[in-house]
Order: sequence, then C-alpha cells, then structure tokens
Amino acid sequence: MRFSLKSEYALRAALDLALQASPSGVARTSDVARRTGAPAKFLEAVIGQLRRAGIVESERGARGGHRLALPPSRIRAGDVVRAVEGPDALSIRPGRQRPPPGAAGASTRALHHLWTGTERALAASLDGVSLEDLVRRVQEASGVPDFSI
Amino acid sequence: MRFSLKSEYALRAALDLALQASPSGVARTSDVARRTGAPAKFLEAVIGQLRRAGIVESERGARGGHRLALPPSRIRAGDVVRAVEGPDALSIRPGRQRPPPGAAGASTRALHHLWTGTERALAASLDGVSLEDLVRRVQEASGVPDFSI
DNA sequence: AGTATTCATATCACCTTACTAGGGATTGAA
DNA sequence: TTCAATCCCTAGTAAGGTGATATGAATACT
Repeated sequence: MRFSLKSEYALRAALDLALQASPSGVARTSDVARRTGAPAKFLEAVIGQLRRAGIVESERGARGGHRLALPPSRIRAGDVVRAVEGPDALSIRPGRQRPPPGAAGASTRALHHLWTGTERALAASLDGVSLEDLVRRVQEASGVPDFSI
Repeated sequence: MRFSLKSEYALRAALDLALQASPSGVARTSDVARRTGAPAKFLEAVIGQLRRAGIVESERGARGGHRLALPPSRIRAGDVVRAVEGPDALSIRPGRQRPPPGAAGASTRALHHLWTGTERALAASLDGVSLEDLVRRVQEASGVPDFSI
C-alpha cells in the first residue's frame, strides 16, 4: 500500500524548486536530480507530469530549466501526488472497477462507507500540507531565522 | 494506491462470520465464499491468514468451518487489513527500504514528517472502526430493529 | 472405510514499478 | 552556427505483486 517513488521524487523536486526560488530563475533537470537524488532521466518524466498538471513551467533551450508555475502556498502535497500517480492516486478502495451497480448488499455498503471515510482521511492529510508549509519546515530545520512578522 | 482485493475479501469474510454468529457454530469456506462473492479457493488462503493472525479459528474435518476468535468489538478493520496485507500494510511512504541512515537532508526530513502524518491518519481511520461497528451498520441498513437499551 | 473439510504448497498469467538506454525534434543563448 | 538544454517517444528489463487455480495431505465426523 505504498505510494510509488515517483511521488517522493515529485515532492522532492517541487520542494527543491520552491527552495531555489530565485524569483524568475529556472533550475535544470540535472541539478534538481543531483540535489534530490533522483535518476536524471527518470526525473525528466516526473517533471513532465508536473508540467502537464500545471504545477511546473519550463523554459527550453540553453539556460532553460524549470520553475514552479504557482506560488508554493497554492500547491498542496496532494496535488503533486495526484499529478504523478494519476487521477485516482488517492483511491484506496480495493478492486480496480466501479462496484456492480445494483449489486450492493448491506455489507458491501458498510464497507464502502469504511473505504470512503479512509480515502477522505488520506486526502485531508495530503491536501492539508502546502509546499509553503514544507519550505517553512525545511528552513526551520536548517536553522534559518525567520524575519517575517 | 489501492489496497488489494484480499483486504476486501477479508473484511467481507470477517463481517460474514460476525453476522452468522450462531454462538459456537462454524461457517464453511464455501458458504462464506458464496455469500461474500469471493472465489472459494482464494478465500481459503485469505481466511488462513486471518487464522494465523488470531482473528479467526477453524475446525477441520467434516462439519468443520470457521468462526471469529474474538468478540467483534475487539477486532478492528485495521487488524483485518494488516492480517492479509502484511505487517506494513499501512505504510504508504514510498520506497521499500529504510532511508539511508545519515543521508537525511532537511527536505527529506520534512517529507518524512508528511508521510508519517499521513500514515497516522490512515491507521486512525481503519483502526477507528470495529467489526461490531460494521455489524451495527449492516443491521441498521437492513432495517433490523435494535432492541438493546 | 468413506466423505467432507481444512491446511499447505506450488504454479500461473498478467500487471506494475523503477529503472536504463537511445534517439530525434525543438528551442534559445552565445 | 553551434551548443545546451528541454521535450517526447520507444523499448527493454529485473523484480515483485495480484488474483487466482491445482494438487495433495491432514483431520474429523458418520
């Protein structure tokens, strides 16, 4: 029941872009890969998914690279995970398909309720943390003083 | 990110045993399979895991079968899931292994914290529902009046 | 003895994961 | 123009998980 490593790489990459935030600077795939420990070619695909999800934007050509397309406060961890794991990344309910429409006995419905509640808890946890929250946590852990009021 | 069908089958089977609870009666695999819609031979293995986890006890030979080893109030949905999916069924953190010991940068630690919180939310949801809760829900849904005070 | 049933393994086809490799096309700076 | 980089596509692989099915042994009721 684990998320795949793509989620971890995607979050590390997004966090890396948030931390390197020279206002309009971009970071190369290879640099992000080095800093995050992700295989470069693999990360290329991951960042591609983030771009198609509107989380990252890229500039091509020499001196190109990637940057966040949104302020970190508007990117939730859940968004990043959904971007790389697909639309039902947070569906944990067993069985790949829709339940047979009428076929729901009382037990089936009781379990359906259980899974639904659990999915909500999962989503709430992942959507309750923004990239900004993660940045703040990293900076606190790094002993960087916070001068904001 | 789904749980496997074994979790669904296991929960249905456990719920079925709780509902059929003639005090010391046992239910055959084939009957549980018919009522839950699980493939009989596959269910046999699933129930085996529940037995080894101490959730179910079985009697062999003719007229043998299965029953719950504990009162439904003491069996949590999370216990059933862990029994069939393995000890780290509720670990969602990407990457199969322990993180490389010293290698934790501040970002890694921030993400570690995120995953830990999410795992806790997952476990809380699944451990917050007992078989007794599910039985009650099924009986309410079936329009069975509740005569308890 | 005969039969019903659990219990334990082994096997299977299929899919997903986490890569690695290679290349071609496009874009933009120097 | 040349080079650096993103972008996009294909393909392959080793390992493991999923959802079963098959076979047979152990056990216990009749």
